[in-house]
Amino acid sequence: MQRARTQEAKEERRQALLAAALDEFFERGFAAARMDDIAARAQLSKGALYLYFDSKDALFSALVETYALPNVARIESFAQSGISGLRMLLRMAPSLIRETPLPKIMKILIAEAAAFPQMASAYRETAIERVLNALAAMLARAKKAGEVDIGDPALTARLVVSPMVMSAIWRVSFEHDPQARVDLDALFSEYERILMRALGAKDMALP
Amino acid sequence: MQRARTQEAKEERRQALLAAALDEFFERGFAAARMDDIAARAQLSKGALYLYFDSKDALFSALVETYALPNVARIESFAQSGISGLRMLLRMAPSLIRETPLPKIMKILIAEAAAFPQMASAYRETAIERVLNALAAMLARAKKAGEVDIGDPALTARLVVSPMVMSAIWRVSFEHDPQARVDLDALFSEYERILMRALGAKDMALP
DNA sequence: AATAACTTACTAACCAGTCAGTTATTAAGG
DNA sequence: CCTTAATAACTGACTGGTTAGTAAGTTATT
Repeated sequence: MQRARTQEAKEERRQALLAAALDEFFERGFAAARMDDIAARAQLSKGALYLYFDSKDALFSALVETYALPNVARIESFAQSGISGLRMLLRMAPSLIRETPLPKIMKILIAEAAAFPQMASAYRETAIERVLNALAAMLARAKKAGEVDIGDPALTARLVVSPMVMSAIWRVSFEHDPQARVDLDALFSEYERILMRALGAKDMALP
Repeated sequence: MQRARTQEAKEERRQALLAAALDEFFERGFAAARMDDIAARAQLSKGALYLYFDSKDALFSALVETYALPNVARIESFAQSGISGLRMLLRMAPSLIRETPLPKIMKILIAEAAAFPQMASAYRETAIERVLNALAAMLARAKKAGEVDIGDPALTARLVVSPMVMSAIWRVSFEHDPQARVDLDALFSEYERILMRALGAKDMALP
């Protein structure tokens, strides 16, 4: 097999191993996933895998760190731009759920939270709580400006993201079965209508 | 140790083993949970455990079947009694999440859905889909009666239960950390207000 | 004394992590 | 160019520890 001599080639191998680990951990769970299988999925031997990651635990931590943050920052940025940003986020939701690794990461996190509590806490603080806070701040601003009529912004933020969380989990838990398929576009367009009324939002167009 | 001679005593042992399995599977995941530990938690030896369940897989199936249905039937019954039943359900939600094994079962199911797809499908059909259908039927009736103003009842039902799903998952994933604690009573009373407006519900009192 | 619930020690299989050896790649010398 | 030596990426067989499942033996109960 061709070898990774340059720094970039090595980084590529690392990414391939992380992608392989994502799928294996997702499908089998941390305990049942085999280092041999992860390496094979990335076209390497187990020995080579250990050149890139010190242990199964280290691979797992790297995985969560690598995949969590980019998508979180993306979601956070939507919350910067007020209620219309929230509507944009709702329109992104179906593709976020269908096309990013976020649902798989969420599943892995939920599955392993009890076994790796410190990791769950870290992820909550650096990813989830950031999204919730950004959303809560946005809602608080909109409330002050009289654009929405809500109670506690922090609680409302939780309610607002719930359908995204549930849909992501639904997808990875049940959608291997075609019978369980949900029309995410229809769901989130329904949600947009319902949520705007729920927030008592003064109609701010957006097609 | 005292022995289970009668049929009832054996049933008690079985329940104790299932309760032990619930906690072990929840904490460690299916693959990492040890039959020795499950037996020990129920004050039995591993050998005795195998008198009650043929294999680790069989124990797992029995667990999901045993704990899924009773709570599901309870939730389903709320949906029988129209919008006021929905409000009752929202008021039950905090205790359902705090005091029943439902959140743990949900976590286990999500964690093992990829490894046991046929079990995930079965649970979806016999439990989750039943709740969603009952809720959708209730919403459809209310819509016809002009009590609510909504689009597709089936999609709306999904949106309605989302905060319960998210809260249950949040609890089992993050609430070992006191910092992550959420005031479920406040959350769901906020939700009740917001949801009634979201559904365009004609105010039907209920204190 | 008979029964069957239960225990414990065992085995067969599995897998994370290691390490001695192999080979692709590069570079220098002819 | 071609050969050869040096390097380091990579392989795969091995080991030590772990655990599902078993079965022969033990003991509470009637």
